[in-house]
Amino acid sequence: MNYLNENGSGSVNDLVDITNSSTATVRRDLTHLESKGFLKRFHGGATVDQMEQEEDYSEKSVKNLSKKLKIAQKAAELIEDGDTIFIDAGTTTYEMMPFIKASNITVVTNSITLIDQLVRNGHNTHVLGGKVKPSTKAVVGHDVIEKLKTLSFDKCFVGVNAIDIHHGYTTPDEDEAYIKRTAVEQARRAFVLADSSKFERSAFVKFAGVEEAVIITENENHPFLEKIDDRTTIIGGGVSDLYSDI
Amino acid sequence: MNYLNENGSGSVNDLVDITNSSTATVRRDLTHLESKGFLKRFHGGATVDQMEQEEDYSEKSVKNLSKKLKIAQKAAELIEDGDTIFIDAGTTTYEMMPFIKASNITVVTNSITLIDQLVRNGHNTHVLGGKVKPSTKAVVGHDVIEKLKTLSFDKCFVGVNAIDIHHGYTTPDEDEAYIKRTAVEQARRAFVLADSSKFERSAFVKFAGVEEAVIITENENHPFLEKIDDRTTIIGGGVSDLYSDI
DNA sequence: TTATATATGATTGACTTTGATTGAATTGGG
DNA sequence: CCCAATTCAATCAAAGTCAATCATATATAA
Repeated sequence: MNYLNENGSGSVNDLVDITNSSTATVRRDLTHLESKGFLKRFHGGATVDQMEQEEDYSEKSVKNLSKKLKIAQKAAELIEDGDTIFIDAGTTTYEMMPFIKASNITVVTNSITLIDQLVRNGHNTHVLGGKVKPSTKAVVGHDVIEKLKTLSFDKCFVGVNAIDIHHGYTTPDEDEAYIKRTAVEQARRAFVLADSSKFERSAFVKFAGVEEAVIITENENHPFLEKIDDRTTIIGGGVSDLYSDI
Repeated sequence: MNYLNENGSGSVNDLVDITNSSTATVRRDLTHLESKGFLKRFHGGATVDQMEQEEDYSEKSVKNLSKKLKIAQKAAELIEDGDTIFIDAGTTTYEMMPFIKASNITVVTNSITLIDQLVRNGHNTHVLGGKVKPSTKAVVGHDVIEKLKTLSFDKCFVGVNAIDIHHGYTTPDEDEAYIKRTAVEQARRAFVLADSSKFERSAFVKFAGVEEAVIITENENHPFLEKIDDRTTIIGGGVSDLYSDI
């Protein structure tokens, strides 16, 4: 990581020389570090994301243990080659970026922040038009909804503020709730990214009922999930296993 | 890509020499990069479709930067309190940002790059929706045009690649030309930002005739301006004086 | 100490990238 | 309008790179 941070990238052979270890070990470590989001592999070597290049390794280690990244990674793994997806504006959805492995995907978003990352990673990116909300740099407004209604997605990924059996998925901002609602409606399969602190709470505006989307969370054993688990709405630890049943 | 971004374009043979690889590999890579939207191929080489031709790297000194800044500053000073304006994607228009002093303005743009600055400076910002072009992070496509047609602006500011009496304002990219054309049509007053190196040249697609917009440039004594000066189309040194006559 | 888990490095066959060659397509000068 | 030169995409074999497997070595825990 020191070498990569200094040079931006390096070949497998470079790293073999530097670390006095075998190609097998280097490859294994690269695979592992990539899964944690520290670097991005390419055929023959690996790079670090230039934007985060400065960031301290240990600092990110701590960050990486966070629930948010786990959830983001699980979400990103659900994206398949050729998918057309909607990604909502939000901090958790933002963390999905480095984990998206699928190719040939089309991504629609209302988040200005996400676009940089999407474009840099070579994804076909579309932005919804409208007023830019200064606080979150999310695009909101009537036009967003109107445009969304003309689109359909294989999957959609939205953040959420609170989940409750009776109130469903809720969020405090009305504009953003409408967008989430419409996105969920237009997607064949909707995913809500939520860490367990969001469970059994509710916010101002409901955008969908609990059964209308799959919850992606970090702790599949949370008591709240038992109440709503009808075998199809939770993705916990083993992502692919559970998802294959859906 | 580094080479193309610095030089605007390059032949396959140039790229073979630079990368120490075969023509087959260069061609393959060009095909791939074009499919991702990072460049545009032509017979014998490729270009990055920049909004405005980047000048020679050696020449791109303080002097030329200040040209751009002078133009940007003049343009920014034309914006008045309460205006609703369109700002085109482009490097010169980007430089306007720090000079915008007016308050209570509404800015519409198709440039993802501009949004950050606009929002940070507290302007009411709207983005046009559509496909994001990777090379320039400009939003393009049919939706952009359709939406533009429903709006009207007090003023619009667009970049240009070349200006010529017969061909008017021209730019190499067709998609972006349509956007500029529509923006100019929808504005009560249109301004084209162009340093004098753009004069008496022409690019592929015309988006307006010389008389349809006011040229903002750094050198009001350039011979080309005499040919087209009908007392209303040039803003040179004393910005406010000339503009007050319009 | 033993047993249990984890990390390493060599080997393998599969996959990817590369560059030379070919014949087709494009270009510009006569 | 044709011809020669150049550029092109397609093909193929060689080189390079990959993940998976296995046996060995090292660390950790009881």
